[in-house]
Amino acid sequence: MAKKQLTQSALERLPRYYQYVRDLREKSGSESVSSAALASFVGVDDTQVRKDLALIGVKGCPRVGYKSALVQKTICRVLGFDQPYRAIIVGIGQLGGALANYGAFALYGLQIAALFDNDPRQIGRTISGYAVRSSAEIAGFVAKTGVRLAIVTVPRRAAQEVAAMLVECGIDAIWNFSHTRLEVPAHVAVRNENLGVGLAELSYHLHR
Amino acid sequence: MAKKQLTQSALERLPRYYQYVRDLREKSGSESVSSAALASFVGVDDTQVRKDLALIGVKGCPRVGYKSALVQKTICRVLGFDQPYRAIIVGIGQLGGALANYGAFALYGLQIAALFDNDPRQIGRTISGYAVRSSAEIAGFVAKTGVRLAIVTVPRRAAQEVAAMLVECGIDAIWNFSHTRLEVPAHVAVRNENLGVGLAELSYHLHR
DNA sequence: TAGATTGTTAATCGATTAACAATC
DNA sequence: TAGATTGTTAATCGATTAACAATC
Repeated sequence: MAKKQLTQSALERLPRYYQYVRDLREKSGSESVSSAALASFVGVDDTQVRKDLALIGVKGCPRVGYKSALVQKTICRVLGFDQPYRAIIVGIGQLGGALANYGAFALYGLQIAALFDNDPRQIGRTISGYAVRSSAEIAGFVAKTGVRLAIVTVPRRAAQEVAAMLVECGIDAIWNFSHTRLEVPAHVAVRNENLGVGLAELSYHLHR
Repeated sequence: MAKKQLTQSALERLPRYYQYVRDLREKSGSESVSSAALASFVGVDDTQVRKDLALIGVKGCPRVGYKSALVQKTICRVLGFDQPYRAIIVGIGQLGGALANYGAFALYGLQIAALFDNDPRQIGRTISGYAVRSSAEIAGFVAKTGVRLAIVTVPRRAAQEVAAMLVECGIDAIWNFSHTRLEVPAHVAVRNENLGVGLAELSYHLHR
């Protein structure tokens, strides 16, 4: 689909460009954007921006800049934000509940398909319009709907077991918010969202 | 305090080593850990681990490995997790509420000091033992308690204004969960927690 | 001792930045 | 045209990896 494999670092910059261009168009309706403006927002060199945009096939106009609508649309397409995809959330504690309610996911093409928990006190609750279902139903739900992404917000000690079960069910992408690293087969994409990393940076700054 | 300035990438690896060693000691009580074991967990080269540990002054024993208690304690100290620090949370929506309840922060030395919101319907609510206060009280609270870190979970359009006010109050570290980049003076540390970056990676994988 | 692991220097790799020509 | 901005090659920089000696 994409012309070239994007590097990890490019993959981290693109959503930031996307955010900037989206905001820019909403606020000022500006039709073009320069690599220098994008660079200063994201905090990289302007050459970097031009390389990234060239990589995804966006051409600019010397003297003018890049068409902002084209930049937005192309990033959207390359990252797959224009082809809505669904996710289940497994583990409806504080964090899982917050994510179920989180409106901003729509900006990135993500829809929540269902919520699961194995605590009987949670099952049957309704959050943001979704009934919480028993984890025992996950396999059937995934088989029926073809959902491929799971957001894992279970406690640390349950995470590995849950991940193994999800992979068994056919899930091939996991967004992991539990505080542990997951072992999964190579074909499954895992993104670990470790809040400790963010805290390390801030704590180090505060105590220096 | 620290012997050398840590690079950004080292600062991202250290909390992962910390997590592994903490888990290891809890589960197996193992007294030593090899650079190879740490490397395979975090997904880096073992030479990298030895360099990182040398950088923070941890010495190992050839043939044996590193003392796990020492590794844990030293990382803890270098990152400042052993000197508890407090944060206020500004913006008590879904996400702010979830963070207020989030138990895992204690593992990283973080304590929540107070919650603030400017919605009259939120003010006075009690979450996780904390009463939600009016944002108008932030300046006084910061001056009185000396809190330096603020967790910002307000909507995007309010974020820049809130950040400016916090800096004015003396806050010098911001953990930003709003979907926008903040402009702050150079002495203020900002960590942007952009969920879009995580979604970009997963979405790209799913649509490839 | 023998062998496993650390510690450190050198080599490699990739990402970032600089320079400058091409272009509208 | 003149001038601003893109596009691209070359140079630099830093991080990662390889190699191997030191050590208990």
